[in-house]
Amino acid sequence: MGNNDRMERRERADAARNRRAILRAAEELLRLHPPEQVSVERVAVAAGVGKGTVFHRFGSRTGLMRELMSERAHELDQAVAEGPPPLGPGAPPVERLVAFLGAVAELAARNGNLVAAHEHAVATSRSEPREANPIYVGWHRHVTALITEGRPDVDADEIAHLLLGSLHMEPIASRLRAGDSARLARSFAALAEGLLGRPAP
Amino acid sequence: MGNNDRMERRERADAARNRRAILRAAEELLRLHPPEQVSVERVAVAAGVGKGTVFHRFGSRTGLMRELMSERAHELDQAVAEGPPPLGPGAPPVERLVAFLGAVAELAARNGNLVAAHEHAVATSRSEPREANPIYVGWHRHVTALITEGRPDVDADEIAHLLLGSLHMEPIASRLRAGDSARLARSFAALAEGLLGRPAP
DNA sequence: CCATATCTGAACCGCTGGTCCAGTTAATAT
DNA sequence: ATATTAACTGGACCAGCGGTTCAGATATGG
Repeated sequence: MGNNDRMERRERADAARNRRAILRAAEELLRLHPPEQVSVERVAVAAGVGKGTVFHRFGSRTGLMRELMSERAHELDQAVAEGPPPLGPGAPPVERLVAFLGAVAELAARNGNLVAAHEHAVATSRSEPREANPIYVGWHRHVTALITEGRPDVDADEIAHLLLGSLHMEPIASRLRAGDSARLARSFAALAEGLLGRPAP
Repeated sequence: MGNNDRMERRERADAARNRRAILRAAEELLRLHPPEQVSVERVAVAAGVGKGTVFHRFGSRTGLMRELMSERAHELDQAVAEGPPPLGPGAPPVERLVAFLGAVAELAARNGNLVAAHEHAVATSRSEPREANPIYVGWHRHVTALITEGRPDVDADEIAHLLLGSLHMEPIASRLRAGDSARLARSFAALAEGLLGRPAP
């Protein structure tokens, strides 16, 4: 299954190989250097391709970083949609919210500079107007829904932005980079439980 | 009082005039354009001085933005330290926290792109290592103290970063720029009251 | 009115994200 | 096999950035 009727328009083999090489190179460089030192040029050199190829494939520096983030976020999205509680459906909203925020913190911690790099890419982009990051949009929608479910009287949309925004705060991000996601997770839990009410003891 | 014994080393008259012109020009440009379009060069042209002068006076783009922020934040700092409650000392921690966060939101709203511009300056700075913004440090210390006072059992330091981080979130910041600080203030209040407990009815 | 330390600003630097396009190459039809 | 063709490639190129430099202008103290 999954065979296209019109098998045309597939990605060419060399293009696919180069795309993987570029993503791997970017990954590696971000693991070793802060985002502002990882220029598109350096990624291209490390991947063994020309700079034009990177832009042809990903459109912009921002596009590259977004692709990298999507790769990492996919697993979490699936666990939320169809996995077991409390991350997946079935648990009360407070518990799902605490579990989800904890998972996001852990994901951010495991991926070091990536979140900061995407941020940096958006901040320095020269040509893109104001593109919303689809991963962030998905996370925000999920958090908003859980808050609304538990506390219909508050501004869930705004509070969801507020909570998720902590990933972009430098003091918190640097702790995440050092591998400590537990501290952020605990604070998420304190706020979520204060807002939605502690789950029945 | 306040007169220096050695009145030497005063700022030269033309230098002072130019400094004011630069700050005013930056202010004006930030009111009309997003931060990434307000380059140091453009500020210099608008102020009628050379680019070198701007750097001589403020050290870097980041230094310029920090100076601008300090100007605006000074008034709030004073109200917190010695003004009437609930902003100043005397009220219970919850009320002081809600009042302070509301004031910060309003300040951010009134100053449009400034917060984002400072953020942008730090993100794109080429020469500065990692300088902490003294205004932010002060705000963070205040929020941390208030949280600790009301809830000694939580990680006040982390939660303070989390709350203040919302100012850097693009979706929230754009609403602030449009003048709506009330929405953020209400969400701050919901979280603060959830955390510290609603003030006695 | 002079001496001089400070201030000024245009030219300059290295580097960035992004564009361009002539030439190469993989996939398909014959 | 070979021809056809559309997609891919990559290095030269660009405008713009933050930041540095330093010879000349200028305010100020004596």
